[in-house]
Amino acid sequence: MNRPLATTRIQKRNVAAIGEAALEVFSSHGFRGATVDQIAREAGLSKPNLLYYFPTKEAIHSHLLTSLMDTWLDPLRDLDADGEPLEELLAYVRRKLELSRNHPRESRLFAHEIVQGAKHIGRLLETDLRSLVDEKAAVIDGWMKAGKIAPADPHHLIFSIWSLTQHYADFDVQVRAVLGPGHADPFPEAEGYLTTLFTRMLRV
Amino acid sequence: MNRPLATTRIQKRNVAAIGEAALEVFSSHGFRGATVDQIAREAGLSKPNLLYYFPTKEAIHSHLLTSLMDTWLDPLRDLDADGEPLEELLAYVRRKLELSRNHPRESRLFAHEIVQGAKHIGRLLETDLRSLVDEKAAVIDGWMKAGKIAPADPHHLIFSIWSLTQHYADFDVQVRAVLGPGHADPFPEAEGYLTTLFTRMLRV
DNA sequence: CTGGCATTTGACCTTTTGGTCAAACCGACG
DNA sequence: CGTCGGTTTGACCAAAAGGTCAAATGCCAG
Repeated sequence: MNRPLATTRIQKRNVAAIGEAALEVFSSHGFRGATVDQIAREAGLSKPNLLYYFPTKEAIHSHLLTSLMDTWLDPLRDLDADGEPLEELLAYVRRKLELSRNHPRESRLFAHEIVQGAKHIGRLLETDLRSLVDEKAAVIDGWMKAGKIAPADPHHLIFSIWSLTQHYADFDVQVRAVLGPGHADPFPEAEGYLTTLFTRMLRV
Repeated sequence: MNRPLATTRIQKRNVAAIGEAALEVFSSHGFRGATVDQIAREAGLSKPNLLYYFPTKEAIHSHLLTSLMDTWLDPLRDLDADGEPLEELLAYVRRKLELSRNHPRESRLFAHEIVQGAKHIGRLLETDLRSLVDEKAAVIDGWMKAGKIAPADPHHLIFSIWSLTQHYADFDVQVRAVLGPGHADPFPEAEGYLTTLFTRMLRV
């Protein structure tokens, strides 16, 4: 059932190399814009060799997306209902921003997928993602009703955290173009700014 | 110099149809993912006929991007240094959100372009966009220093407005997937949420 | 050291794609 | 009516793309 059944040492190595290469290529050109040749070259394999591990381009893509989904949702999963509300949310923002900084290609891969209509992971969004978000939104709502943080729509609060943090990965070139070449690394500034923003937004 | 020199009635009609079709196709598949055939079909023209108006696929794309740039920056241009600071900024947020709602394809076209590295409009970002943003950032900074609104990094404030408003266009499918099928139109909610957010962020 | 399975590849096939071109069509104007 | 510029198209081309396949190579266990 598992197409890329990575058991042997060689399989593990090559499947990993393909994943890495595919991430690079898909994230910078999108699904349609990526070519199998390009991925193969990037992975240091011949095209037929690559197709030996993954039957189709689609298969590589969905392998990437699904294996990434977890990493992507972990920061939200870690939101602790028993923690200090404001600090929990700020920590979530920081974790998400960290992800943008350290895994911008993953972020762009998702951006491509969503912008193009999420044809490959639409189901996952409506099931796994939605139930996770609903669960955490309920937690946040509880905090608000208890007066621990200022009231607001919890779903849109989560959207705003995604939006603001992913922006620094997905629109990196725009951010850097606007700030100019002499400008320092935007991420530390971003962390400061977002901390201020959400503190003022949520402090009671 | 102007490749699509629209003078005759027929030229105007066809160039407009091509622009409309190209917007549809480019915005949903990106540059590489879009095909000339698809655009031609969408515009109701044969492929050679389309190529009679625009010499290459590239030409269609850059025609679209440049003719859109102005529309896209207008809301920021309208930020009035002499207005009431908080109200000016909230109005800017509303205009930008309105654009996301009424012109989601344009938003996605830009998103694609930026995510893929802004290879076609990189220059514009570093010149026109940057100088406009610098100018308005200075205005906002003036407001902050005068104590009219709470202090924050003005560049990142602008980034956050872009990010939050465009999110509702670019990630529309994700927003709707998470909110669920029975949910109401997200835009009115978004407007309320963003108004709250920026009011709390900026109120002195 | 050899048999058998995993791995790799060169050659090839088909479809799609961006683009060309000569010929045909059309419609307004003299 | 005729013709002349603007417009449209069918046929075509070369390159690129996804994918196949039989044959070759590599690797490890017995």
